Formats: sequence, structure tokens, C-alpha cells
Amino acid sequence: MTTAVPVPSSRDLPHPVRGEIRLEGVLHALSDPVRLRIVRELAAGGVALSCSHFDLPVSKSTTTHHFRVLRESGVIRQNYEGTAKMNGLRRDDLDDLFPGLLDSLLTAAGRQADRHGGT
Amino acid sequence: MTTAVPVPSSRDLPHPVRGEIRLEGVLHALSDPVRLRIVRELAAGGVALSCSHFDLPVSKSTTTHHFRVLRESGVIRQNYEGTAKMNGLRRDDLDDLFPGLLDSLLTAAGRQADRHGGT
DNA sequence: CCCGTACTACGATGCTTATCGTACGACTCG
DNA sequence: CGAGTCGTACGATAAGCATCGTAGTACGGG
Repeated sequence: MTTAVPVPSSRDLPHPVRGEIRLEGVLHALSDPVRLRIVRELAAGGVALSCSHFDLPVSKSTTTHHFRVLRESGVIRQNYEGTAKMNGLRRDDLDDLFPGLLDSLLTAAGRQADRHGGT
Repeated sequence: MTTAVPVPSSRDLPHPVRGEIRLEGVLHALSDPVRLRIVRELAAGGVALSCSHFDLPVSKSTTTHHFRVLRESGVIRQNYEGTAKMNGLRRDDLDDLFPGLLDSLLTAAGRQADRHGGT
């Protein structure tokens, strides 16, 4: 087996394993407007995005905080790539644990954004 | 401008109208284990239930608080019937605003309860 | 080796919330 | 009327959380 050492950065981040993800935690993570917006952008793109890609109405420290909440609740996966920290939705894990939930949530968020002004 | 109506003998309760219900509020309401449990029982029964029907691991004041959060977020509808206060899921409103969401949430909660010990 | 970029860690702050107990109001039934 | 049941209101408390600024660490490129 190709013991491909995947560039073991000294900076790695604690993620919950699939079985540790709790629905309450996911809902709490998504109940914040800033975090919901992040997740919507990640889902729209379909690819991992760096933190700095997002233009959020909060400071950089607060942005870090929100990304940590999303990671610790199991909604996103984070890993470093050079100086950039890449963020990706944990679609596989969430779809396995809670089939259909993520799509319903994203659809609901989209409908609400359409009704009101993208908020 | 609101000519403060005295509201003399009324025991009626403020509910958000359908259009005021916000996804973030609903998710926040359901991110508490006690409230999620209440909603699951309401959905399982399919009918309105009195507050006292629930055997929750919190005090009576706290129970009142949780029911109020659910009502103000638009998840349940409450009305008095004699001394009892009846609680019913706002299925029609939620399904109209966020089609499929409530069912996905309930299914997700059910699966999680199965995996772990009914928690 | 130094500098700029990307992000974090820490401490502070003010707001929200989950919790409780106690005292009270509304209703029903004797 | 009086007692019991059901639920509320209020005040207190402790914890949580969203927010910020500042100072610092890791990495990549000149």
C-alpha cells in the first residue's frame, strides 16, 4: 500500500467522527445567520473553500469562531493547505446519519432567502 | 400608534404569523434536547397535548419557558382549554414555508434516538 | 533570512438563555 | 365559597455565546 504521507501538517484539527455528530449540535450550528450563510455558500460551490474566500459581516476572530463551531458540530471538515484553511461540507457523513436533512435545510434556507432579501 | 388595547380578561397568547417564522428561529428552538423531545412527542401523537401531559426532566417553570420558546419561534400553537394549555404542532405553516423540512428533522431525530438510547 | 499573508489564541465584554423557587392568577369541582 | 389543579410571572443565578481587538504562530516567497 502506498503509505502516502499526506503532508502531515503539525497543525491538524479535531473533528468529531461520524458517530459522534449530534442532531442538536448541527441544528444549533445552523441556527446562527452567519454560519447558515457559510454552509449555503459551501453547498452552492460544492467544493472546499478557504476561510478568506468568505466576505462576512464580522471580524476575523469571529469568523474563526464560527468556522470552529461548524467543525466541532460535524457540519464541515477543515484542513490546512499551506497558509490557507480549507473548508468542506461533510455531506457524506451528514447524509448517512440524517438522510435528506441537509437538502431540506438548504432548500428551506434558499426559499427563505428568496422570500426576504437574501438575508 | 398601537392604541394599547387593554386586553381585559384574555388569556391569549402571541403567535408569529406564518410569514414571520424564521428558519434560524426554528432551528434554534429545536437545538435544545428538551424542546426537541416535546416536538417529537407532539408529532408522534398527531394531536394537541396539554403541558402537563409531558414528563420532562426540568421544573415546571422551565417547562413553561420551553413551551414559550417553541411558540414564539412558530413551531407550536398554544391555546387554553379550561385550565389546560393545549399544544399542537404548526404542521401546516411549517410545511408550507419549508416543505419536507419538518419530516426530515423528525426522521433524523428518530434515527438518532434509535442509535443512542432514546436520548 | 525577513516580510507579508492567513489564521489562531487569549482576554474582555455584554447579551442571551436554561435553570430554579416562590408567589400568584385562572379555572373546576365539591 | 374553598380547595385543588394547572400554568404564569417575576426575580435570581449561572452558564453560554457572539463579538471584538491585540498579540502571536505557521507558512511561502523573495
